[in-house]
Amino acid sequence: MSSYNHKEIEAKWRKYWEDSQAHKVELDPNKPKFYCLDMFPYPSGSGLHVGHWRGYVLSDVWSRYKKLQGYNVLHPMGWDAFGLPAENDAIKKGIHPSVSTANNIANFKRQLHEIGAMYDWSREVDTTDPNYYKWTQWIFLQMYKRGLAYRKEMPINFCPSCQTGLANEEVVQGECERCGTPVEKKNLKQWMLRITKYADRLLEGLKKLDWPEKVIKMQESWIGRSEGAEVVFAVDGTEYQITVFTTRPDTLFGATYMVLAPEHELVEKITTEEQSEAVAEYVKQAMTKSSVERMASKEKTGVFTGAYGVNPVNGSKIPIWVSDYVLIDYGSGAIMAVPAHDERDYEFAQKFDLPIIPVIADLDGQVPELPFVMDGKLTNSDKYDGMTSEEAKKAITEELERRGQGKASVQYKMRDWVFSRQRYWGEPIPIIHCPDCGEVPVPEDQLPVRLPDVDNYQPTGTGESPLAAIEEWVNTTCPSCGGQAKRETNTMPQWAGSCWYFLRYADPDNNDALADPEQLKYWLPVDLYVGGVEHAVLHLLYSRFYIKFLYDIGVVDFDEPFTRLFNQGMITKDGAKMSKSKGNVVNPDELVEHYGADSLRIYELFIGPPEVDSEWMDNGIEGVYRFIQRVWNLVDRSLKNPAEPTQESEKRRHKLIATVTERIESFKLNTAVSAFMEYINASGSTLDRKSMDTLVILLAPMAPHLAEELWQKLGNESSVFLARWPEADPAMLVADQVTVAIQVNGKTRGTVDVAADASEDDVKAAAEEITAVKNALDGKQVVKTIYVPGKIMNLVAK
RNA sequence: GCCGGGGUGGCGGAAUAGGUAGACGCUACGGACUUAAAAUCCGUUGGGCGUUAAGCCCGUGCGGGUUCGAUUCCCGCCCCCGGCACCA
Repeated sequence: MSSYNHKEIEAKWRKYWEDSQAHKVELDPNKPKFYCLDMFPYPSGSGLHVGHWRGYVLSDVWSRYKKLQGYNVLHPMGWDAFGLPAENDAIKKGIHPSVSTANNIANFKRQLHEIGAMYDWSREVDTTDPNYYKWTQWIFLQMYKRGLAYRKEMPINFCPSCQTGLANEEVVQGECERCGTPVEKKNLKQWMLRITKYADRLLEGLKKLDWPEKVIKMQESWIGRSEGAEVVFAVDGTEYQITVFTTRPDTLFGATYMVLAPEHELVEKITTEEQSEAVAEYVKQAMTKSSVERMASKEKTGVFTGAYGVNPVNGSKIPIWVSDYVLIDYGSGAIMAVPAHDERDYEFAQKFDLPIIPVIADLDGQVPELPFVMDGKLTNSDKYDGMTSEEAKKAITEELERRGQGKASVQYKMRDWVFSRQRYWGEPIPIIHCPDCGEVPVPEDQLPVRLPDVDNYQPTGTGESPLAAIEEWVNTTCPSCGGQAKRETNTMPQWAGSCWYFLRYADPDNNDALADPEQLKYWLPVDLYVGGVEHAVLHLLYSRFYIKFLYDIGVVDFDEPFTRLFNQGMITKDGAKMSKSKGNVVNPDELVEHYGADSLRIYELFIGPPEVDSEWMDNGIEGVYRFIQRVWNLVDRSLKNPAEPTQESEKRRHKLIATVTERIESFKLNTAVSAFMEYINASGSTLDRKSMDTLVILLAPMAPHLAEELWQKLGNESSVFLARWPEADPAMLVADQVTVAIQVNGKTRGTVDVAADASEDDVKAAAEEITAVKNALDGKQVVKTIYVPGKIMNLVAK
């Protein structure tokens, strides 16, 4: 018997795939396409661990499965290679980021080859390649031309460790998403992208996506749409007006004071002389607090400005306060406070002894315990008394609108995207600053604006990038007037390159466009996108925004990039995420060496439900390795002495087809593996020819090397992936013999094996022969019999 | 605090239009083969009672409920994980 030698077999087929260019795909109008994409990795110095493998195996199983179903499958891979680690490494070791990036890519590529995935490497994409980032810059210019990219000076989140500004999406609980350092507010002139203009469409588009509910919820809450009204309050005795946003215009009669954010421009203007010292002091303190400190203390603080606002509906004068519980960058940075019906306002009013007037009662007209934050019926609200909240919101907003003192309004939590970084290793922003012409976009025929070499990568921390020090690069001529001008020295964030890379795979070498429209039309959008959940509101939101923009300018003909999304779970070791620093990294290289890639592939699937985190067990792969050997030995044995197919073996074969297909389709890949194991356990010592063929094809997506080898042993000359995925005959899936569980008063007492069409009486007769059933029925009368054909019979006895 | 997801043997996990709880694998134990070991193969493996066997009791985080029957549905709790967090 020839024994299973994974090293020889896997090397042989990997070479075959390469030599025959088996994984190279081309546009083929006669074939349906399937675009299966992995989130491309950042090529770090530490290489891949078994956790990375999980998603890559999953997507490859699907790619190969779809290929066997006759699809033209695009399954590419590339590198998200701009980013801070390479740059920080350069600072430490003086190695140019392009050099370390190239080294890391080579190592990653070697490791990815081990997986045996059907990547089409001819389509490899690298975000740091000038031929690629030329188009990243091009997209930026298109946005700039349409007013979606703009420069603004404002306080932004700044990471003192990374020495760069951050997008709101990159701040997690007041800390830098990347390094965990508490972020500071820093006033910087920043490039921004007007993603808020797309807020409604980004929200709307979520509805048609086949994505995990969790990710959709996260994006929805990130966008944070609220409907309400703007209400204009006059400041008593002045010409100033304060506009507030509220989702509860129905509570307007209960507004007993107002609050301005400390940064609000009117604070200084309306504060009375007596209060000016206290207000100035409070504002100063609030401004110096870091966002972490501001979040940490929930204790309400604030100061009275001395000014009063006039409630537009009843003319009542209410005090205007300053407090940092009102945020400058949401709504208008000012609120009307309704302490009776808002928890925060209630707390503030209690602390500063401000009046609390209930204006919403429950539906029985009772005023419940305050603060009562639900909808109800209006009270103490003049002519609106008795209306429901819903009716009153509408009516009051309409009245305000008639009188020019307000209007319906929608607000979003999402802010515009802070897009510039004060670092070296990123795409230069293609803008030139001219003393006469101002901001001038670099003409498209001069793209890419290449990243120059620098001697010193050290970030300046001043809001300028290391590029600012390279005079021969910074100093240039104005494309508009030809005079002396300077280049923009900020670079783009890492997300810029990953927002559109999946388009480039369709046509990676194009020099005239980011990709040929025909290619885009054929391959895009992505049918299945596999990656970790950590990008739920970063990459996945930004990409959707980019695609909607590219749709608007006619570059693509679809407006959602990823039709279906699958988030694979993490693989943990000793209960924790694998990381170099914890020393709990499981290296796939050694496992491949010892057990082979197919064993590791199947174990990655078998370890648990693919969407759930799973704990790595070193022994687990042993069982899978044994399984593969059993398959090998079974086929080997059967070839020498094939079995004759029987009714039973045919049923088993069809059931395997049905089960495996269904479990791949529903991503229950752990149970798809166990279906194979059960099949092998039930099959006896040899298989018939047809069963061997079926088994090998079904196994091919999971264990491609093994399947190719067995397929060849079965006498086939071409690759198993040119075979067709079998279909189960529904008629063969019906069992003719069934096991019926027998219960007495709901307790299972035994089982009977009967023909599938056995009558209830037959089953009952057989059931009453069981000793345990006799015992349980002893001295009792069967008063009712419940029979679910083929499943259970329950005898209810008294 | 709010919004998700989840608690099943020694372990990873199966099974939910309500119908034999623990598939499959790991571990452990016993056996076969071997001079021996490894590998392989066969058996046992939720807990308890029962010398064996037949059989009986308990058991899917906790407490109730609906039902002939609940891991699955409903109500009330506890714990763990993830997201958001003064967003008016």
